[in-house]
Amino acid sequence: MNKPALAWRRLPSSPLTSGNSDPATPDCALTRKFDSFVRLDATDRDLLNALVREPLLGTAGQDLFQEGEQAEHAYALLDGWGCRYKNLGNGKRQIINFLIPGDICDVYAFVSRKMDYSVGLLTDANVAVSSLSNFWDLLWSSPRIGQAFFRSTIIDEGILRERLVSIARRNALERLSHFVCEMWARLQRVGLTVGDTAPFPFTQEQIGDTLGLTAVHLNRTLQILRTQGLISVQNRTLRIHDPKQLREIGGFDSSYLSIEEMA
Amino acid sequence: MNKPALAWRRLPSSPLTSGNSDPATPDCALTRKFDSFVRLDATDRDLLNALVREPLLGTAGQDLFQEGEQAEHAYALLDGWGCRYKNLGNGKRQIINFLIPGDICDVYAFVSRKMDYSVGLLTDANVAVSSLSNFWDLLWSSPRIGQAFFRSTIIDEGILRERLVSIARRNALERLSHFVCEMWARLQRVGLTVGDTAPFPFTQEQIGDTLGLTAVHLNRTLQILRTQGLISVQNRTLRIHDPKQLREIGGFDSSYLSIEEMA
DNA sequence: CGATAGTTTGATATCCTTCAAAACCTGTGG
DNA sequence: CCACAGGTTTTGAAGGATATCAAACTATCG
Repeated sequence: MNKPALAWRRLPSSPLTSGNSDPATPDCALTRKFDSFVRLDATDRDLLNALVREPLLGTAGQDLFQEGEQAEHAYALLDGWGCRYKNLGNGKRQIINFLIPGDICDVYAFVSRKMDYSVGLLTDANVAVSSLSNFWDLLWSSPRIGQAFFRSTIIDEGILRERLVSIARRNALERLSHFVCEMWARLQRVGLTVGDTAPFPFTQEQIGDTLGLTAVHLNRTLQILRTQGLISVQNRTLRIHDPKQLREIGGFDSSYLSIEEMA
Repeated sequence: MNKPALAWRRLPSSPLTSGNSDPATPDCALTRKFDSFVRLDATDRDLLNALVREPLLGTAGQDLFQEGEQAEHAYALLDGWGCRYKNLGNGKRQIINFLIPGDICDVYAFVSRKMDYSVGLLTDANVAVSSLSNFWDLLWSSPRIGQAFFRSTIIDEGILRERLVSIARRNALERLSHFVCEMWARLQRVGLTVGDTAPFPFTQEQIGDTLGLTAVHLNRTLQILRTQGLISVQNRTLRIHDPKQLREIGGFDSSYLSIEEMA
């Protein structure tokens, strides 16, 4: 999570947009996510998809920015995975949240400019980059886009609260179950689930770092879910065999992720 | 934290504003807090202070609203203390964050309307209440007020992140130390610290519920800080004897609370 | 095919919880 | 002013969940 610096190559052409079936209008993950919050019209989609035109290719292990830096750009993941994280003095690390395709990396930047966390890439990734002011303009270019953005930040905060509850009050098995349910729901929103499978590129250490558990203990806990026949993980792909029981164990209630339609 | 319903009495006159020395312009806690983010002018202050005119008096143990409810009002604490919290199925409770004078209770409401947490009062409290739309208008009535509001929500999110790190990665002693430092810094911002003392109306169980610890274990941990001569608590008042060592133990770095001036 | 990162297993230590009871406050009514 | 009730703090003893340390095993990729 700390390669030397941001040495990005510009993609020459046709960025990979993943998980979308319609070849005529290949919405990027950000567009898909926003659209799931607020029905967008064609103009909105074009405005958002324009972000994709010149994505930068980041590589696994690279940081988009680090704690303490001044924010200068807005980043959104188009494909690929990342995480917000903090390093503690004693060498420990806490992952605040994973970032999946469609996620915006640094809302915080819009006000503070000085980041209190880092964002790193877990995989190679296409990243939409734009100046803060351009992104700001985009948000105000349409009321629907602005609303969708606002909702996505609100949901991020809800995810944070729910994670806090998980870590503070649930044991390892409950935590992990809840986490799997949450990732599933988030991936579904951007159309990345296929049947009962979903991409799952995390190492066990990374999952441990988000759930406040040791990699060792996470491993043992994962084995329980596997031997109980609830999930399986192969080839960086998650398969959920018994979603109902998984939700039950984790005490998962998806309402914090999917905001009701506004009155 | 679950009294029957909101049965509020309207205060007939002159609400208590606490902690302010200037009798000519008695800024409410919200005004003081916003002013600490963005220097306000006289008009801004008047607009904010106008919220105080008809505060409602809530009583300790009362909920302002509960998880699952539709938000209809914006609430701000003028004096008195509260907390955001969630109840888990198994009877456990997690306090997301304490609310101190000047804090706004439900930013979330502005977008979602359906709350994913409850807000309860720890003490009797004067609460500014306003319709969502009026509050929204207030926020846009001056760029400084809007900016200050935005900053306060950003800081709230930073507090949440930092609490997550605390609970996930710090042991009881570190957690508690960090918590004390944080409360101190927040109270200082609204002018509620006096010398090396600050109000501290929490029960040990409530502190445990925010730090993910048992009341019993919190008690023992508190004793360590006391016998080491770092802090003392008497009469719902906290006294800090050795702030430096406290910060050291808790790994406390205040930068997440005090956003840099914008460029 | 060897190097490196990730996963799995085992044994032991520690921090925190749980349960239970006593001591201590604080406010209230007689 | 005292006695009493309810909530809060304190103490003790024992159990459990997770961490820590260390090593073997397994994938993956140049």
